[in-house]
Amino acid sequence: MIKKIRNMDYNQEECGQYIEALEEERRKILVFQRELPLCLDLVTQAIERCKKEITETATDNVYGQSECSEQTTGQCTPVLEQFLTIKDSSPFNEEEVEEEFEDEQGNHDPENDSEDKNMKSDWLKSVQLWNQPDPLLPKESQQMMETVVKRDESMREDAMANSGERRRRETERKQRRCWSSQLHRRFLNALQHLGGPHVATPKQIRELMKVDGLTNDEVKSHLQKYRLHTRRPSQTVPNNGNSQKQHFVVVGGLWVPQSDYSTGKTTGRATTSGTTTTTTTTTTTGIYGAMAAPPPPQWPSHFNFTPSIIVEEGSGSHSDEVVVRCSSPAMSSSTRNYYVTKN
DNA sequence: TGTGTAATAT
DNA sequence: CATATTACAC
Repeated sequence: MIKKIRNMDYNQEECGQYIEALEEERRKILVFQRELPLCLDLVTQAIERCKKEITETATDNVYGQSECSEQTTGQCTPVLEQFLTIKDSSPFNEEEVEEEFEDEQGNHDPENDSEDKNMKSDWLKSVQLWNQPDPLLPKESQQMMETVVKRDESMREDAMANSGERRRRETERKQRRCWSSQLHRRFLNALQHLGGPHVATPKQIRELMKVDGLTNDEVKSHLQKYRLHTRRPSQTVPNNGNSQKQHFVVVGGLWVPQSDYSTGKTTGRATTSGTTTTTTTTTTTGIYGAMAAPPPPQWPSHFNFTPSIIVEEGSGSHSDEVVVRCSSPAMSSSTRNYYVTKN
């Protein structure tokens, strides 16, 4: 894609220009939202970050840079870099880039965060993708879930007392598959390659995703949900409370808040100031869509581009194995405790 | 056989 | 209530 602008010094002015350029870029991409939702988002986020940085530096920020502080490797690469480096994956490319960064923003002060609701932080950090007693489970991931399922198919042919009903044989309900952010990401990726949720068909998606244990039905189901959520939010905004005129536009099935994030606001502003007026982005809907601005209020924030440490050690190799069964009911509510992938 | 959608389970 | 699985109709 176009987006060659890449190396540039991090000066304010340049940054300013850069932002402009980015914004223009964004406008262009906007047209192709459907095909390049990811791209759009990346640019958008880049803009945001950039602005933030400017403001911060300008104001001589008080708190050491809050969120962009790289806990990662220590080198503070300008956020921009991160976005820019991502190569856009063109439709059919054997190897995709994915696996980029998962979030895992370790810890930040418990309270305080206030309502920056964007907080891309919490959520369950990445999470293992799929548990299942597989040997392939990398070291981490055990810990709390030893209780896991074990009974799985252990029983089966043995007559075992049988007798009784208990498990409806064959028809046992499958274990729920958890769509981890990575999985979802692949899903979206495939989706966009195929041209949107409404044209993509489960099978194609599944094939494109190339995820090992994924079945058609699962994809189908996920697709269904996705489509559901991407429909028009609802006219009668039951919402209320604050009538915010936030329009969401559905473009090609991926929707995006129309208001741009680019204008004023510069995010930041941590000065307490309670006023919850802020955004709120009408929870309800949003989430699914393209990873537009606000981090999903309720979904496992996929698309959180946070610096983060990549937990994946190996670099590619047999990348995927993105699948993981989620057996433990645990996860869902465990927003607070993340599994530490590696400590 | 694969897809879309509703019903149902968790 | 949201998400995932199963059932059912094309």
